[in-house]
Amino acid sequence: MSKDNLLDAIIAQTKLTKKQTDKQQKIVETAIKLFAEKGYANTSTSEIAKAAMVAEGTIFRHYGTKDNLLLSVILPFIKDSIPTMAEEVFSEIMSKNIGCFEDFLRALLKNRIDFINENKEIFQIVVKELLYSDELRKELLPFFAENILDRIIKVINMYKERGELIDIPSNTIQRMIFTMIGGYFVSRFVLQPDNLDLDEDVEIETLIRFMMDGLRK
Amino acid sequence: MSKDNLLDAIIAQTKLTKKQTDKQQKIVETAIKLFAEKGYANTSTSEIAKAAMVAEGTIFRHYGTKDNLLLSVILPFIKDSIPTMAEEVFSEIMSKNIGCFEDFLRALLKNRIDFINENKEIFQIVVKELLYSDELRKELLPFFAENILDRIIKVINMYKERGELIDIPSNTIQRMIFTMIGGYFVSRFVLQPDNLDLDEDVEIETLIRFMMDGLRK
DNA sequence: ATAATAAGTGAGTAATTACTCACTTATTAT
DNA sequence: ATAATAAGTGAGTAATTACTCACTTATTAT
Repeated sequence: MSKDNLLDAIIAQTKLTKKQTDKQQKIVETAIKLFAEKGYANTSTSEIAKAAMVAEGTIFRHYGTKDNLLLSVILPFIKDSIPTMAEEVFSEIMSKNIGCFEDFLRALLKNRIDFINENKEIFQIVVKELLYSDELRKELLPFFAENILDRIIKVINMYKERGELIDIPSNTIQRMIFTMIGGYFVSRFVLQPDNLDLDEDVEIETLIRFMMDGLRK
Repeated sequence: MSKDNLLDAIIAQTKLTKKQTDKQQKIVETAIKLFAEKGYANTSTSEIAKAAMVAEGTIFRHYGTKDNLLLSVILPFIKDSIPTMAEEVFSEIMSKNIGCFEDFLRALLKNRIDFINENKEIFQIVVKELLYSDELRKELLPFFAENILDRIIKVINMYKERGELIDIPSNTIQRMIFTMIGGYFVSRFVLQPDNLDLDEDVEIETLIRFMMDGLRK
């Protein structure tokens, strides 16, 4: 698709050559804020322009279409951060101190929570639009799968060989973990983003305990 | 709020006195279909009117506003089905054959899957709009909590007394279960609704196994 | 210093939006 | 059968939408 090329171009321009104008930066910042708050479909370009203190034309000069602005917000986040984090998490966690599976889960969870905390709004946008637009779903889910799933499966296999994990298909284990962690993230960061009274460490330990040993006494 | 009264009125009119016109029925059917497919914000009233083969004015005659049409679709589903199902599930499952906690989970899951299968599109609408509109969130989540959570907690307490469940706070157990089941439902019915190759019974048993005993060997 | 290019502007545009209203047609109560 | 009420219509409306374009201002290369 030429779409992808365009987007890769955008990413290249946006991230690598960081020749972002002040106004461009302001536009993206504002778009992120408003998209996260009210959703893409409910945010007009004139609104963004006003809030970013920029002429509406400027938005279109740089991003061409509103769709493109959304993608310029989402894709650098995804295509940059996911492979990077994959590298980071797995090399750091796996090579240095190879603890038990619990430790792996703990490190993974902490790492991802920190990451989302730093990118809360974009995470909210991605989750919302992932449900809304199946185009986005069709582009992101496979990308996600390619970059992450294989690695997770390998880790799971390793721990299985060590005899730490239950003997069911690895991709089943991986699905359970994703459903649980994904559900937790959506609930925490999207459904109730202003819930202050939670002890993060306790939450993490509870999740890990549940994933490792379940509810049976 | 007067809003609530209006809505209760709508529900009363829509469900109890089922004096729904053919055209009204067609409007609601079409709205459900389109909202589920493209989301509320991306579906125009003129589109609905055209697809339902009805004058646009007819929609507004009956529902007043587009917002109201959405609520007329969602709320009867929620406010009717949730208390009903609560009754149904708990009385049926709990009184008749009081099996182990696994059996309870199994019955609950099966019951809810059947229910969502019968109301797939509305479920999709609710999930999407729950993320998009925090008004809806603020109205539905508490309602949900009131009707369901207490009951679940009671059941959990019962099984705890029987010594079947781990000794952590009941609402923690309940949150884990909800996150897992919710995550599963969203993944299955919203993210990949056309995934055909899945053996439902296997899936259910895997979920239960995971929730009961976790991943540890 | 000058020319070339890129960034920025804002009035303008066609299309679409949710919603109204005067009117017609169907249904119900008498 | 008739009057009263409800259902249905569709042209019309003000507001908003994403986007354009001729033009001005700033930045970069020479």
